[in-house]
Order: sequence, then C-alpha cells, then structure tokens
Amino acid sequence: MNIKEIAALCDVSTTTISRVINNDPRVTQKTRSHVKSIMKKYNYTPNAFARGLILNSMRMIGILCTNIDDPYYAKATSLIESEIKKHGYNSILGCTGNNLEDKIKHLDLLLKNRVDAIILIGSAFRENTENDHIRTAAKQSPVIIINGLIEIPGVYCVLCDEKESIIQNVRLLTEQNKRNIMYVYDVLTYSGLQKLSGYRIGLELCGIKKEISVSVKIGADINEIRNTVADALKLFPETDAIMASEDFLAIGAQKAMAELGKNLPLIGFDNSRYAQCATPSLTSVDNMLDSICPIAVKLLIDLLNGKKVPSKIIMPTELIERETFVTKKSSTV
Amino acid sequence: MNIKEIAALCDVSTTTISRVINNDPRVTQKTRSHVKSIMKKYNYTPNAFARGLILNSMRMIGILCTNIDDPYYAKATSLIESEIKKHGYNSILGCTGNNLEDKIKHLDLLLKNRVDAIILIGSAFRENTENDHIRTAAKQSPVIIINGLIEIPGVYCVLCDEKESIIQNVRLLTEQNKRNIMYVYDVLTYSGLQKLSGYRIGLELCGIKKEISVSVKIGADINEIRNTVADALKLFPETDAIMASEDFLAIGAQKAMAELGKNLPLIGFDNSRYAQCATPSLTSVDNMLDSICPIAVKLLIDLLNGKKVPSKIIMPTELIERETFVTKKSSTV
DNA sequence: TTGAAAGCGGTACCAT
DNA sequence: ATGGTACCGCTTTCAA
Repeated sequence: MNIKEIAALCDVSTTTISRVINNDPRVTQKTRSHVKSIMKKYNYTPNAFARGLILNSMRMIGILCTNIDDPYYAKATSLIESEIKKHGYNSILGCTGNNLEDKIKHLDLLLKNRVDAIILIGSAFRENTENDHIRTAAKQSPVIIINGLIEIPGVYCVLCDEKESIIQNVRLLTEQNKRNIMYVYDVLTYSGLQKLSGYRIGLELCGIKKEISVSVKIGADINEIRNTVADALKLFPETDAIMASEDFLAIGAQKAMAELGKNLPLIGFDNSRYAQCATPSLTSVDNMLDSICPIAVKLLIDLLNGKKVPSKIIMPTELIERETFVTKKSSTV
Repeated sequence: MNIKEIAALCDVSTTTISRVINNDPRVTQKTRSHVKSIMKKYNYTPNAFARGLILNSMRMIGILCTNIDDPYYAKATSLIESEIKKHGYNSILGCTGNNLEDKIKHLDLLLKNRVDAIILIGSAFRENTENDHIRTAAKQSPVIIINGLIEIPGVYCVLCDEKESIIQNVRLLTEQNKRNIMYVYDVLTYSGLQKLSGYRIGLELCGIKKEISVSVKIGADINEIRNTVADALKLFPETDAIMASEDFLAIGAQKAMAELGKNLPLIGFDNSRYAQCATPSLTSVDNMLDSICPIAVKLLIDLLNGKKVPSKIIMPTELIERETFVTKKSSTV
C-alpha cells in the first residue's frame, strides 16, 4: 500500500495525501478526515525510506558506547534513549569495544546510515594519539560526547569534573588522617587519566609524597581484581584507605580487604547499582549521568534546530555516602 | 555527492557505478578500480535511504527491551548487537518500559522504520491478556522473542526452562533438609509466573505444603527490598532457605538476613554481575543468555535467508554455585 | 483548496 | 562489458 493507491481510494491527488500525512493546513477538514479514515482502514504507513530520501533524515540518532553490558554505559544509554524519544527521534545503537578500528567502523556505519547526530558515551572515544575519525565525522554530523572531552569544531561535550572529584576524595580522606591512600584503576582512557591525575594532584595538595596506585588488568573479573588488590595490600600493609576508579574495582578491593581481615575506608566511582549491592554498601562518586544525559540531549536538539549552543558543559560531581566511608561534616564530639 | 556526479567524473554511466558499489562482476577490473579510486577521492557514500527505498531494507534489526538499565537486558542486548553486526545488520534500540501502550508505540515505530526483523528481549512482551500488537507486527516482520514464549505464527522464541530450574532449586534445598523455603519475587510477567509456578510445583513434588512467598514492590530499591524481606522473615521465623526471582532481589534478601543475624542458604536468578558483587557471593541460576542470544540471531538470519527454522528453542539452565549455597554432590563424609 | 509533475539517489531491466 | 531509463514512494514547487 503506497501513497498513490491511497490517493486513488480517496479520489484525491497524492499531494493531498502527503499534506494530510504532514499536517499541512492546506486541506479542508472534510478531506482530511476522509483521508485519515481510509489510511486507518488500510493500515497505511508512509514509507520511511522514501521520506528519508527526500527529507534527508529518518530522525535517527546514533549512540555509540564501548560496551553496553557495563552498567555505566547502560545507564547513560537508557537515559539518552528516553530523552531522544521525547523529541521524536529514534536511537541506533552500536557497541564498539575498545579497538580503534572498530570504533572507526561504527562511526562510518552511522554516517552511512545518515543519522541526524552521533552521541558518543564515555571518554573511550578520545584516543590518546589522534582523533581524525571524530574530526571527519563531526564534519558530516553533529557529535556529542557524554563524559568525554575533545576540542574539535562540531563536537560538543557534556561531562562532569572527575579529576576534581578525586581530588576532593583525597582531601576528605586526609581529613580523617589517612595518609596512605591506595588508588585502584584499570583502563587509562582520557577519563581514566583524569582520575589518576586527580589522585596525584590530591596527594600533592595534601602534602603526601607516597603514591600507592594499583593497575588492574582491563576486563578482569571480580576474583582477578580481588587477587590483584590483595597482593598490593600485602605489599603495602600501611595502606589506610582505598579509592577506585570504578565501583566494580572497589568491590574487588572490598573482597580483598575481607580476605585479609581489613576494613579500610573505601570510595568507589560511578554510584552504580553495584555500590548498593555491596556489603557493606559502597560510598561512591556519582558522575551525574542523571543530569548530564538530559542536558546533552537538550543541547543536541537545540543544535539540530539551528540554535547556538555551548561546546562544553561541565558539571560538578557528588559523593554519595554509604557504609564504606562517611565524612564527619558535623563533627560535634 | 551522488551517483550521477561520480558517474560523470568517471565518464561512465550510473549503472556502472552501481555495479561497482554492489560488487557486480560485470565490470572490468580496470573500470572498477578507477571508479573505486574516484569514490574514495571524493569520499562518496551511496545514499542509504535511496538504497533502502529500492531494496526495501536498510539492514536494520529492531531490538526492544523494557529497560536497558537492567543488567539482564543489558547483557542480552550486548550479545545480540554483537551477533547481528557480524551478519551485516545494524541495531535500532527501544526501551519501552512496562506500559503496554508504550510497547505498542515502539513496535509501531520499528515497523514504520521498516526494520528487517524485531527482537523482543524478555517475557515482559507477552501480556497476560491479549497480544494482538505482536500478532500484527509478526505479519509485517519476523519477530524473535528472547526468553519469552508466545505461540503466534511468525513469532520465534528462544528461551530457557525457568520453571524447571526453580523446581530443581527446591529439590536441591530439600535435599539439605530445608522445608521452609521462602520465595521472593516482584513482577509477574510470563517469566515471573513461570518461576512462581516452578516454586509451587517444586514444593508439591517435595511434599511441602507451606508456601512462603514474598511479593516485593516492582522497581523497589535495595532498601525497600531489604525491609520487605526482613518483615517477612519476622513473620515467618521458621524460614530456612530463600530463593529469589532475580539477583537484585536476592541481594535485598541477603541484606535483610544480615540485619536479622541470619545466614540461610540463598539462591538468586540471572547469574548477573550482581551475584559476584554480593558478599557473600551469590549462588544463582544462569539463564544461558550466552547461548540463547547467538542461537536466536542465527535463527533470525536463517529466517531472513528464507530457510526453515524452528519456532521454539528451549535450553536448560545451569546453577552457578558460589558462597550462599552449595550442593554436596560428592557427599563423602 | 487542490493537483500535475519534477525530482530525491539509487537499482535493475533491457538494449547495445 | 556498458549504458539508457523506468521506477521505488514520497515531498514540494508551481499552476489552476
């Protein structure tokens, strides 16, 4: 069933049908309702490809993340998808993995499919070498980066200040007289580097010389993480607090401590559901996806509507206190 | 840049360009490479909408789940997306929520976008009343259901035997002389009903009369779950084992037990990463997504290639033993 | 208010 | 091996 057949059935031209489809006012109420009833009767749906061909858009937005099976990306994707939908766009999803070639391939795929815009989730899309693929993509389609930062024209970033939040964590720990703070991390994406740098700066600002950083194998399971951290704890028995770059790592650290009969203050990152599931429950930095994602989508929609928008928006983070570490703000002894 | 311009630049017809694009052998090697070089030089990409219009396909597969921010759906989506990609298809993602109207709207959206097939993840897509929307969708496009079962022509289901796995769990618990088994659940989708029914059948088969089932508010956070289960444990202090319909609920139950100083055998469901994160780590039923998803995609691709495929594939589950419950298979005292 | 017809950018049939 | 051209289903300009 196509527009011509519907036109014939209604005894009007295809133009009129098109006008009805697109809510063009230049159709009498009578004709309009008649056409609508026929369309309903025959369950007619305009061909999206044909519309796409002319309008040069199928109202699709490409979302790329490295791995949707990571709760952080899942949450972001979930929030973005729901926002996008509100504005009448659909989401095409790609999970790229961490391989640069695959990221490029996915980007190309989205461009080939002529998406209206591209949203990259996470700083994994900023390579530490060059970012030509993103530069190229941005020339053809707006690119939004969630919690990542690349300064390229046509690329818009909405992120939280991860470095600063880690600096604050160090400060909070030192306020409780912790001077041997272990930092557990794995992947050194831009974000990973920011956090690591926050750790180092934090130590420096607090006058601490000794860094105890533990690098965990990327993609390690909980037992591998536990073992790695346990080894580190044996190596640095003076450790009196632990921070991790992600909740999952923090939980591995938690298990390591349990194994060694330790119970040090512990701060995770992402405030994921893992943090709630942990026993004791995990104090964690909330990276504000709940605010960032809607803001990013709003920015994108404004952009698509031709408005002027900022190229960079940075939010502060928030420490969610649970059982593994509490600040004593009101230290009324 | 379109096919005509490229044709002009190459001094050949659009037909030839098209042939090169589609790897049609009827082009000399010389022409082909020349065309290819020009295409590369001008960074030409055939318009996907135009191709879609003619071929009536953009090689897109629609994936629907209720909530990608649930690790179960996230894992399934991740596995499906990666399999689909291998076969040269892209994924368009929709998160519908649990509202029937929204599910219908999403289904319509996918059909409007003329996806090549639709994959529904989870039994939440089977309504307990009627399923006309799925019936209608299946008439226009193949529908695959992951871990859900609806017997409708054009709908293909790949699932695991959840009911049976719960029956087995009851049996394993009774073998350890547990007779007061609490069952914690929330949403009663088809899957939820299957599991609940497995619990009841299991009890019956083991000659247990007393059912202790606890219904938790849908969407409850970990504290609400803990409170609900704690109340139930106070009401039924004779409880000597707990099963849950999902890992997250099991963890809530775990926290309730901790609160009350209890330490009963506990079995979760889904074998999600939550199970690893729990302390003590959670014994859980693996619902075999790792096998189901590739099988489902394979079935789909076969279907799209016109092969005959089964309408229903059922896999057995597997109990992953961790700390909260271990079977004593080799009970050599 | 309505309609005829020219595209949008490809593909595929039928010639050559 | 290559090309001319009708056509996919819709939108939009221009004319009536």
